[in-house]
Amino acid sequence: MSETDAHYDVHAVEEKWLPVWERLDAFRADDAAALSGEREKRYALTMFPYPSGDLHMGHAEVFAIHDVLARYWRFRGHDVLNPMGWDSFGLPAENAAIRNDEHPATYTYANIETQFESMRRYGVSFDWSRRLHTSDPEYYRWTQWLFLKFREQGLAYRKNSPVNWCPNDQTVLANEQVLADGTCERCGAEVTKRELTQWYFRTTHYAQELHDCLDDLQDSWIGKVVNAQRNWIGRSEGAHVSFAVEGHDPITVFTTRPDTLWGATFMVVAADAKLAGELVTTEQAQALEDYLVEVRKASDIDRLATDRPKSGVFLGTYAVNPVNGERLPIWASDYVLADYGTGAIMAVPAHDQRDLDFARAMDLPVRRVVDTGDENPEETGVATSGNGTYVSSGPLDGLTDKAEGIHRVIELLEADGTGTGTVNFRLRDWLLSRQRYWGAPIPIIHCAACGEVPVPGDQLPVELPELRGADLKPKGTSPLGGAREWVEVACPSCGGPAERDTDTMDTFVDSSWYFFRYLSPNDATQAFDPALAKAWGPIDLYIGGDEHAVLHLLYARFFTKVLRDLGLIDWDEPFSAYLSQGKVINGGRKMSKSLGNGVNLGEQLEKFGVDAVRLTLVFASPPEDNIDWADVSPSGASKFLQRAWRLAGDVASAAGDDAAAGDTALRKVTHKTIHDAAQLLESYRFNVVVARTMELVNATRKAIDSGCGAADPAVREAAEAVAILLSLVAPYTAEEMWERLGHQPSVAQAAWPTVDPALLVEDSVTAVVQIQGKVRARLEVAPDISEADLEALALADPGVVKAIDGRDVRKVIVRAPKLVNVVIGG
RNA sequence: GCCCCCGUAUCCCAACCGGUCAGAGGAAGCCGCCUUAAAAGCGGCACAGUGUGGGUUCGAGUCCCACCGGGGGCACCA
Repeated sequence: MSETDAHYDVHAVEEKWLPVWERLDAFRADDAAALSGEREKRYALTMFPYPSGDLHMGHAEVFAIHDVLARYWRFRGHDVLNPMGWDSFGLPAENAAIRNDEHPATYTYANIETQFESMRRYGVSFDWSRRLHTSDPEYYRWTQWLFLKFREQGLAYRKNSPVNWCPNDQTVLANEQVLADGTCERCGAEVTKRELTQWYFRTTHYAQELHDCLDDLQDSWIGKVVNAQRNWIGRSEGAHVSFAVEGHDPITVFTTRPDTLWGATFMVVAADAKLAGELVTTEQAQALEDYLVEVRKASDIDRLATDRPKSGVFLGTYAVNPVNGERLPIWASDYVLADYGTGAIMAVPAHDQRDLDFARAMDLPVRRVVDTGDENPEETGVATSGNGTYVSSGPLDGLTDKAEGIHRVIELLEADGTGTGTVNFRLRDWLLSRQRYWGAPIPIIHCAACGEVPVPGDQLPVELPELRGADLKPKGTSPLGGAREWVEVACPSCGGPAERDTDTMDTFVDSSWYFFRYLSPNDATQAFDPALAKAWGPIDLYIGGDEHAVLHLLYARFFTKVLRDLGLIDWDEPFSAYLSQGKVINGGRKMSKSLGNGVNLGEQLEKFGVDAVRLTLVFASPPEDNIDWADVSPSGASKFLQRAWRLAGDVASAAGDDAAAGDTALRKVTHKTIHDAAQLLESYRFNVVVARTMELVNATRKAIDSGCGAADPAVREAAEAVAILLSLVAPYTAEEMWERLGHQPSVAQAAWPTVDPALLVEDSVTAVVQIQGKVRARLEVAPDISEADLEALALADPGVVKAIDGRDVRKVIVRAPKLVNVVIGG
């Protein structure tokens, strides 16, 4: 090998192949084939980026992983839809526009171009003819159209309610956008509450289905995401029980333990619920008022502490226990939440820790009705909630099974009309309006005479007015309100003076349906073509980050169900499989400016080239694991790529030579590798595919240097297989190899090699003979040896005979052709 | 507190339905060959008994239980 032959120039190779791929247009999805069903379709999707600056390591990882499968599917002859676009509405652009006295579009579209160039160079096999941006009027026209469709169905509505308010971003937030520690998902500021009239999507209408369908996704979605959604939806089974109240309408409570009804000794309503004010007696009104002042002073952070002492106030009113007619005092407390269940509970202190804490603080009675064998809660202060024998519980007495107890009580309550079995959800409706500029305007006109009037379809899109710089400054209400000539319109219904809704939609609305728009991104007549949705949907694999486990993924599932019920699609779930990619970290820590441990993608690409970076990211670990950049070796990846490339140069047989005449040992490695790679790819074990490709490179190198030699056609076969496998991860190197091997571009258009089953069969396998589980002998046997033959052979082996040493053979376990285990008597 | 996931060589990771006294691949390390030398390349060496303790089984990294450690979700949700 000559000196000049030892390396190739990665950047020159990148320059060389990009125009070739574009000319070949090899990654365009074929709608006609999908519609006719002549080829099996595959829809590959990766979460589209927000255009903030250039791409970073995280993008590089997810695109690399994603592209492996998209390319593999194409090799297998599938019709592959692999689109990309930008989630281009959102606050960073708006904030930048305020700082620089610009229009958000300037920043947004400049970044999109930067990211597009980077993606292009990164060599991902996207179908760029379907590129979209959610901030284009042609896109958000249909976001608005969908909003109106939802509203027609009663799934979008406005209500006044306490809402989450981000004081930094100066806008409301959905529950999903407030983190567990009470901070804003986007900016980290501490979220406060405000009472406002806002638009909502009725996600709760689909709570049951969103929950139930998770069972079907259990195996094909990564487990933690399913778990997170299940917890977020928070389904709990129980009963609504109605309690008569002296001098008032009855109140209904939700309980998961109706079987402990006989142990109820008081009632509690949420102090801040309207109900508390209605139930309080005039004598107690002042006490409640004082308590409410107290409660409102407590910050959200205080509320999050679960161990703070219970507080509350007696309302002076009594309810009646429907099962035994007992009088129960009604209290108000902040440990009961106004917006969960009915905002009121029956308190069973013996069997609920919170109720017990309250009872002890307020000196209320505790009555045990389930004897679990534990100490009496009244004395220990520890409530019991397990199975036990019911006592003092009328018809339940003597029963020992909780499920049965619950079931019986519900029957009883239903029989006399005081309660019903029911299911309650933690999930709330999705608050979708935002008081910021750079989003899709809500297409509603408010008219004094007609109320809320939808903007007529032929007037969509409602385009954003031209605002820039200081006009966009957040002031607690939408900046759109400042554009008076935009706001003031004639009512579409009566023609009188009216005003546009000035809020914009949460950008999660835009991203809840973008994968439908990819189907017909240029369709000016509809959001998407239902025929294409039927042909292409659902998405075969979706890849994205864990941070969207209950945000985007839940919203997209909700949208899908609504679109199905609108008759636009015929499938229930958008993402048949979901894989979350880990993060790229550095030195055990998240990359950040303050730590100074950031790794710049552009610099890595400059230094090692696209292929080496992609290979490093795919090879580092299973896709869902984090990658610590300090643990991986892009230079090692470069070396491997050069090694593989040299293989192609060393091949000395001619293209088209019959591999069947080649070295069988190497051919077996090649065919086994291809066979295994397919299985590994199907189960997303991409790092192992790379390892197996490395193995094949090693085997081929050995064959050239000290085996069958470079002229053996088996070497060509192996090198071609390497090129094809490598093209999944390192497309540039693979093209170079393919060309060196004397083929026309592009390797992306090559066929997946056909595996010869005969080459997968071993001539002989090693069978081990164990005595008491310890290996005592190895036998070379035919792979199709029968169990009886193998047993006979094993027992005849001199070593085995010696090891048995005349002891009783109690049992012989035979797993032909690999193993015999002899169990001998003591 | 409830729910989910994960603990394999110095490090990143393999190990199909439980089955060859755990090893495919890589990184770092050490030693050779090549070289005037270095890099690159080639070849080789070494390194754990699978977090801990029980159990099931002829046989456990793999299944079950408990505990420890790490990560994540939910959480005064009735």
